[in-house]
Amino acid sequence: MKHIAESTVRRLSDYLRFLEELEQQGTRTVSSGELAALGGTTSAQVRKDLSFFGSFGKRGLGYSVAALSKSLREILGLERQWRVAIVGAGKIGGALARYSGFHQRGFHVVHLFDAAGALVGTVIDGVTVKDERTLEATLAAEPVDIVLIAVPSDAAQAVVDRVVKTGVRAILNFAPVPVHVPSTVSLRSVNMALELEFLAYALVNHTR
Amino acid sequence: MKHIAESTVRRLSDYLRFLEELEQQGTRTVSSGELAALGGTTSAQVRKDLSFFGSFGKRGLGYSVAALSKSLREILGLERQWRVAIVGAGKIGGALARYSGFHQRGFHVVHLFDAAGALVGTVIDGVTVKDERTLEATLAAEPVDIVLIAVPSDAAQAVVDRVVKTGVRAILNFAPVPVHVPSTVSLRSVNMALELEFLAYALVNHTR
DNA sequence: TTTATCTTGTGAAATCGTTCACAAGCCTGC
DNA sequence: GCAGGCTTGTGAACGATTTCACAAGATAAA
Repeated sequence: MKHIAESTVRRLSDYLRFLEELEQQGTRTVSSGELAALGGTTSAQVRKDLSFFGSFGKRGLGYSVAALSKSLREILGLERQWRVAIVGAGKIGGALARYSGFHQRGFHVVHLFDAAGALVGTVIDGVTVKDERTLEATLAAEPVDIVLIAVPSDAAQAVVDRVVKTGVRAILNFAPVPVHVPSTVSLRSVNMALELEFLAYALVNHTR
Repeated sequence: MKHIAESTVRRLSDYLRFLEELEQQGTRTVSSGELAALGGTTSAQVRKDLSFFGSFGKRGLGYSVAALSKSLREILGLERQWRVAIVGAGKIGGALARYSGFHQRGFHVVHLFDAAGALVGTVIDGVTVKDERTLEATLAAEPVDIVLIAVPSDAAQAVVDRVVKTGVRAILNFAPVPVHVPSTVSLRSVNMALELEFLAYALVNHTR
């Protein structure tokens, strides 16, 4: 399959969320225009996004809410459960461990690591915090699919390197610093300070 | 000034971080190639990004670390302090309030709101949680520049609408649902579940 | 002063993503 | 079964962003 734009995949996630809402409301079919309105995009965009993966609609009718949900879940890999580890159980890591939104989508936190002795052994949301030094051994014994990095900036790259060495293929970085991974590893970064800076820029330049 | 791409502004934030690191290390000048290596981009990209705002380098030499830092801080609006309010003092909101990264960059949390009676009156990181019903009155008396939304999905749009009505011009949304604002308001969204879904997609499609 | 080397700044080209516009398909009502 | 009204799927046009490629400016050394 040819390469799909990141923006497309993001929008698919949005569409899925809308479809699930519609499903709950008992709506049976939906048009590209309706999905577009919910997501703040255009009907052409919706159709183009979906067209990369196949034909899901019926001309004149729209899309079956149930069928399209199912297809999107398959495409996005949400039909299986994903095992997640979090490194760093401080403010951010702790909040992530307790965040229920992950669990609802099939992402299960199975390991929590921290370097601070004080936290090791405490239980957060049912998971016991392990010593960060056991990272390699723990991941070897009980592997995970995705690792979340929630350590301080200056430790981030080193932790990422260790995680990559264990063979993990997907990393979500919350440290406010860009980290580098081999091209075989998928990396996403969430940088809240960066988002604030973008808003500051927008305010200063009253761009719209 | 013509429109600057969002991606450009994001990279400028990254460059600034690198420059500050270099400054601490005592480095005086840096080339576009060196900045590019740090940020995982190309030297042409760095030069093009900067060229939108002026000429900052010396041919043959590179950029003065100190001078470029200063220019970037001006461009990004980081020379002044920004007043921030957080709506929702639960897991996410609480973690955001305690997150020190904001403060370091000149973003100061001056109000914290929550709808749950149990939290109102408690103090988080020096800020007393106020009743969400006082949002309008509080923001009228002591305005802020930016509001962070950390309420549950189903309350997000309503809170955003109220915040917009008070005249706030920049909103950072952490609720895992797209919200809509008038075009006069700058909006950014951080959706952690979405990032995980993107990684799941990448794993399933072993795209690189 | 001249030469060799380095690096910027920037038009032009290439690539990537979005929007347009319309033929083709499906449904309903008559 | 046909007409009318919708809506999809998709090439083509467009617009935006990134990469290329090179002239021109700066430094240092001879």
